[in-house]
Amino acid sequence: MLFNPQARVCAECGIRKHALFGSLDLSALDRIHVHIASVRLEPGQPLYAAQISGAAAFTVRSGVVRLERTNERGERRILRLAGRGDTLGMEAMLGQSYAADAVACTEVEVCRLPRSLVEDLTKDQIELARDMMRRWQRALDDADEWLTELCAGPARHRMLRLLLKLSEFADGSEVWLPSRLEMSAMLDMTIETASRIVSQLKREGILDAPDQRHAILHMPQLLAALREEASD
Amino acid sequence: MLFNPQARVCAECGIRKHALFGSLDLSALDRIHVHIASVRLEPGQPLYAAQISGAAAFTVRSGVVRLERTNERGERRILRLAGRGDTLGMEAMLGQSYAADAVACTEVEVCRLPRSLVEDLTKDQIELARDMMRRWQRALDDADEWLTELCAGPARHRMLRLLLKLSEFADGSEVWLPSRLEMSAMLDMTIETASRIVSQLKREGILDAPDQRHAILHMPQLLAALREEASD
DNA sequence: CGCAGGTTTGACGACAGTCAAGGCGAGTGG
DNA sequence: CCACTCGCCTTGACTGTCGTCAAACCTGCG
Repeated sequence: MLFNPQARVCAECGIRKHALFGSLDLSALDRIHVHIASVRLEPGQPLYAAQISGAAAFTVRSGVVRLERTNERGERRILRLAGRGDTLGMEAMLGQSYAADAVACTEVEVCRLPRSLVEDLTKDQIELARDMMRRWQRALDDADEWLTELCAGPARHRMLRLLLKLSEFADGSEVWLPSRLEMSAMLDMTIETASRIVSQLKREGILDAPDQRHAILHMPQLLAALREEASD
Repeated sequence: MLFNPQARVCAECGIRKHALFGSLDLSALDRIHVHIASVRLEPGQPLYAAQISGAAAFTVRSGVVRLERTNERGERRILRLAGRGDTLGMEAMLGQSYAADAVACTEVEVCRLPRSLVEDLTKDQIELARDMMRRWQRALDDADEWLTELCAGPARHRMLRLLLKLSEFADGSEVWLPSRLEMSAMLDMTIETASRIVSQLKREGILDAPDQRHAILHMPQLLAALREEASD
């Protein structure tokens, strides 16, 4: 049935139901996936850069990608994180340049979705347009949530919310733990404050760090700590 | 040519080029606008509420609308502002409930775009789908900008950025000045801090307030103040 | 071994939150 | 007309959180 090798890979992809072309049938998939490429990134590698006029969007198959911007004062600010099933750089589909830098936080696998593909498809495949709209709305929801949860309140509270969010991206029992520098950019605090809070949370038994880049979250304690704050 | 009275109003609308159906020709407009209603709101009136399963999106024709959320601790946080030409509540087009509260800040005129309309249209009007995608991307860009500009750095800096943003929404020389409570929700600070900073900026001649709800911004001084901070 | 990069910890100070009092304007009722 | 209240804004004094500066530490690596 499926002649294109990449189409076969995609058909077996664990996240296809959640990915951009999840609404298409297999034969359509076969035609489409001629153009789709799988990309692999090491931690720290850029996926794309702000201002660049890109020709593709990307769907994350595994790992965590951060979206970040540099403001006029040269300070980097992490806007949000994207994980499995999230789509990045959709502005490219509109012929716009990327609005932010996208950088791999962990080992990352993404599917590259060239702009031309969508341009051709939208002519007859209306379901795809709908799918893309759902993705846009999702990204916007994420942005709103990030703003309310990770930008407001005292430093400790923002850190607890971040840990909660990181647990959403976890494969197994260990979550990816950002560097203190990355945390500080996500939560608008200094690396010293981030370090102090993480140390404190370790002492409180909310979190263990087997190594520098991973953590084991003790969810009951974490949730209890968040509830405790809310009651104050 | 145009039989529908609302279509005539729309054809003459100053922002039609920038509005959702700007890409359609006049005869298409005539068919469409049977369903479109103009809505007028007073300051403080809600346009829609979070969690409600809405049946329409809205395009702002005049005035300023704020999007806000209440977190689990009962604190309201303003996510962003929308002005002329911006579109709100597009999640309704996907059959989702509204993700935030939308409340009029000033006198507001919006066009109501029922979900059914878009559902019918997307079948043959591919340009509309494209238009909607552009809008989604724009909303996402706004969210990113809000995050980088209004959530980071010292309180004074955030206030200056807010004033700059408010100037984008101005009709004439006067800008709408939010209440201190609203400012505090936008910038994640207390109303006391907001009040102190605004008073200070008045003393510095960056801003004059003829009345409580309006301000005259002295842009050269404002921009100078922002540059001054960047150099530190 | 020494170096570099990231992390942790401490001391100190400043910015912003908290608590409290007072002012101003609009609307209400005597 | 004045007294009164109410909501919102302003200002002050004090406190605490968090940023700044600095030193020490750990780990991997040449």
